[in-house]
Amino acid sequence: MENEIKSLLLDNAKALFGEIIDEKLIQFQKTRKDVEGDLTLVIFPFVKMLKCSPSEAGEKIGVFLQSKLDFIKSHNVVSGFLNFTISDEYWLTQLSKMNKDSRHGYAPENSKSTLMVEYSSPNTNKPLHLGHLRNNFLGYSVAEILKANGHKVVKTQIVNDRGIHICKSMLAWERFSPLNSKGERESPENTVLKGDKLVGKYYVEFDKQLNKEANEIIASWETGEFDGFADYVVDEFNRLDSSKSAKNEKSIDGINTKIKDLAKNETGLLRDAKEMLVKWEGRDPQVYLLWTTMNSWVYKGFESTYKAMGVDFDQLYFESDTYVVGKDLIADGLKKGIFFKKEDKSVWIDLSDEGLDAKLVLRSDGTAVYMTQDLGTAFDRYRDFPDLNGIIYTVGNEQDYHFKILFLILKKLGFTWAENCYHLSYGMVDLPTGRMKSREGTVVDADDLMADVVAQAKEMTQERGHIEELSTEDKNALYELIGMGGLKYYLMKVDPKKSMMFNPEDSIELNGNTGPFIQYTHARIKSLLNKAGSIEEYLNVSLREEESEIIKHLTHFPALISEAGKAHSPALIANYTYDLVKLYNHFYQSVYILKEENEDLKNMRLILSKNVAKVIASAMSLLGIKVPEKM
RNA sequence: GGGCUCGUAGCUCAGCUGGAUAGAGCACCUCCCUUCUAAGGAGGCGGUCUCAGGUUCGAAUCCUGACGGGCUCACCA
Repeated sequence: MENEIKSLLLDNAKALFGEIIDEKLIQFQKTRKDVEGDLTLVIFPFVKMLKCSPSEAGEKIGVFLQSKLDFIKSHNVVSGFLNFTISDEYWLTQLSKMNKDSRHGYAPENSKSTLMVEYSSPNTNKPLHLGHLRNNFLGYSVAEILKANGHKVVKTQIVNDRGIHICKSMLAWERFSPLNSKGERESPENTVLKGDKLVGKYYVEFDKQLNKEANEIIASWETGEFDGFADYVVDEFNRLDSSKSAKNEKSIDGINTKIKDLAKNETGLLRDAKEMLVKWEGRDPQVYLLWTTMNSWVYKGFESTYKAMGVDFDQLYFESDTYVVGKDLIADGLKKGIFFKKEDKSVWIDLSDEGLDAKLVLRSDGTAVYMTQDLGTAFDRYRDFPDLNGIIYTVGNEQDYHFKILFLILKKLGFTWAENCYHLSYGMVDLPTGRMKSREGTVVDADDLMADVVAQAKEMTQERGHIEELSTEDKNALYELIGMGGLKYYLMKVDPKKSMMFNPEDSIELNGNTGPFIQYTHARIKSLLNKAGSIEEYLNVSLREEESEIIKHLTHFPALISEAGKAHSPALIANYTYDLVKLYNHFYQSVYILKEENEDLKNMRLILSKNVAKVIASAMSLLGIKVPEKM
């Protein structure tokens, strides 16, 4: 519709305006609610070349277009805006087209390039929390949206399974786990803890013990006891300690932190952890066995969490594999002069011509840093999928700088595909009490939250009592569908780029702009359609405004999917669906559908309802949200 | 301190490639179930779009500055 008007104006620009016009001058917008019409053209851009008032210009263009296009029933001009009213026939044709198209809104499958979407990418020491939920839901949804746009999509993640932090939890478990009557240490089999929770517990335990030991060291230093410590450590302590005098409270805190770090470095515990890392890199059999055992616990625990989330992956990557690839890349780039080596043998890249500092890519002891493995991972992925046309990294915005540099280095290494890498940078999820902090115990656990939300859905659904006839199994499935739908919608209706507030108190809300509200409308339509049985053809109907508004909105669905894909934004899908549901509910309460006596009208309204349900289901599936037949 | 980013109703958020009188939900107040699912609908209350300049026919939207919040600038990940 817009396109037809646009090309007509472009083709006849000479006759209408006396000159060729730029396509950008043709601006459409939604017609205001209080003005008659379905589509509005902004007239201001044409006023100058027509040398007349906006209303005269609008009238001239309006008359011209209406004479050429039969879908324009009438037009009016209000203060510089040309409003068209579109004929019922046009809308009815649109409705019947989409009714025949089971994939309304979707581009043909695999009609576009292959993309990879990375999301989740957990640290194996930390059970998944609320922040990961936003990440997983977003990543999964963006992947689905890109598929709907015709892309072939590979869902992936990079598992953060190596490094000193992993050794910390291994060491803590070996050293601090109590033994049971059979002489076994704690495991998922002999405790009630999920594997990821168990490992996470020992990661925390390591930190606790480390602090304890560091405090003991500081206490001895403070009494002047320095036996067994290197001279530079003692000097550093004395320097820091004496600099405390004559300072304000804040800088004293900073100095104390430095002293703490100094002492931590001197603990036997940390030394042993580092030793373990060296052994791990040397593939020491005993350490390797411990590593694979504890990792398998974590994966099993994560698996059940992913299942509850309803997300999946096509291909996994492990840092324990890709850091080696990264090291090779760096050795190679070093030869080519892209990187440089300092005296201490650490390897860097100079980014000063980009206005940035130099960045470390390999430690002086030759071990890998975060950047090293990310370079390797990207390279690995393009090697595995030669037709890959881009990677979308779903990672929080605290890593904006990291990704800027990662893409820059890949470019400098000569990988042309680096230009197609995109950081889907999303904002933090804050609690009413502020940011989640593990040390303060304010982290909202993913498993707990999901269980909670499903339990609340159960309670609230039972209160309504709409579904007594369902089997227990179906009821449970419904509670999960509603609870998870509410949670997912809550986390995805906000623009991904923005940080958002999560209030656990009303994490599952049923009214207003929520998942269950949308699900409810779907269920209501389904119930209507079931009662109606088969739907007959209809003829000669005229539309109410409520009806043409809905068809107009449904017609926009294909463009919406395209926009959401370009913007990598599930929020656009969520808001669109909410608007659709509001339009439908308004319609539902203003007319009879099943009880309508005019058969043609009744059938048209049923077809309309059916297509609303279809689009709701499609849109929600793009968000990873299921919709019920009954609720 | 440098860089990035955000600031819209009491709260949570839309709107931002410049366009008409800035929109929703929650909360609060009225109404509507002998209508097909009231997890619904209709209405009311609520705004100096942080502030100050600028660009122009027109600015919540673009530019500059100030103020306030967040992130980041590790041989951490």
